[in-house]
Amino acid sequence: MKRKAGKSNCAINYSLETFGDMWSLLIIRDIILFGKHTYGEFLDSDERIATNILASKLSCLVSAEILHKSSNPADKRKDIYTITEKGLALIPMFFEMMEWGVKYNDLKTPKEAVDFIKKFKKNKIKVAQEVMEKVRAGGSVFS
Amino acid sequence: MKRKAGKSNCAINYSLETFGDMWSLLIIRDIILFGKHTYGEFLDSDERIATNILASKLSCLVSAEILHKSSNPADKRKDIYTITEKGLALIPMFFEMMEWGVKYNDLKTPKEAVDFIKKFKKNKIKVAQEVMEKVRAGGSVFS
DNA sequence: CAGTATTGCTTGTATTATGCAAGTATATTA
DNA sequence: TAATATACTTGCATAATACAAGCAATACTG
Repeated sequence: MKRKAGKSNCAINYSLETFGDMWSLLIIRDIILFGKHTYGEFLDSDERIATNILASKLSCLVSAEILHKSSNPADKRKDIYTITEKGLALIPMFFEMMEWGVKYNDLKTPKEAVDFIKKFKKNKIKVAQEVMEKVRAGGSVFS
Repeated sequence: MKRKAGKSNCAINYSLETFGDMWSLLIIRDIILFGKHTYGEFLDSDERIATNILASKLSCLVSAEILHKSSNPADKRKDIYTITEKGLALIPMFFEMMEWGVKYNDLKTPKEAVDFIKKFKKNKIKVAQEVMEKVRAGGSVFS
């Protein structure tokens, strides 16, 4: 899709222009659910993103200030990608998307994800805030 | 993006493979927010979707059972697209996406959308259910 | 009821994005 | 210091999207 931003002033359109493609959201998933934060970890997902696409998407997400890139003193090859507050603000939407996916993809979805969504549904605001805290502190949903 | 489904069993991946592209969600927006339901109405949005892409996306959404297509006795040219229960179940996610977009696109977003999201934030479950009812009954958020 | 306009597409072609394989630069380890 | 690991980039094939034009069916108009 032609990504020249500014097709309209619609809030949905803005969201879609910012993160509305498959790979961006899968990268965000890897951070929120699995606590990944290096290029190599993102590359190693079930969906098998191509190396050039990953580099391109990471760069876009950093430009959009959804991710932040910082160097890693312990290993200068492995730069660290962390999620910003703007990125963390996606969590409620992200879990709603997950809830929908679980509902209509029920049989195939891993049990841990189904269980997490059950918990989410009981108190969405609380669970979302807890996860935000956890991710801010360097953790993730499944870790 | 190569749309051959089944890259993984992840619920997020399933969601993205089903509706995770710009145009699908803008069509869903047009139905939920503006009560559009014909090809010509979808074509007439600010974002200017191409005719072939619109036809293709409508067909995908019908296949995915998010939309339902029915003929219109009053004008046999204008078939009617309505949203299914599976599509209506996207509403909570949709409003969360809108909330995020409003937050970070604040100045540009139309006032009516900003106001609606304010209302949504006060009681998300209630507003989502009310809108579902309204859309089921043939209405929309801004109508 | 014949001609014209409207509507919902399809088709053809150009452009852009994605996918894949290979290569490269820098940092770390043995 | 040689080998390995990591994070990319590059080149090329394929797929998706964009744009313009055309077409068939239906509806409206004189």
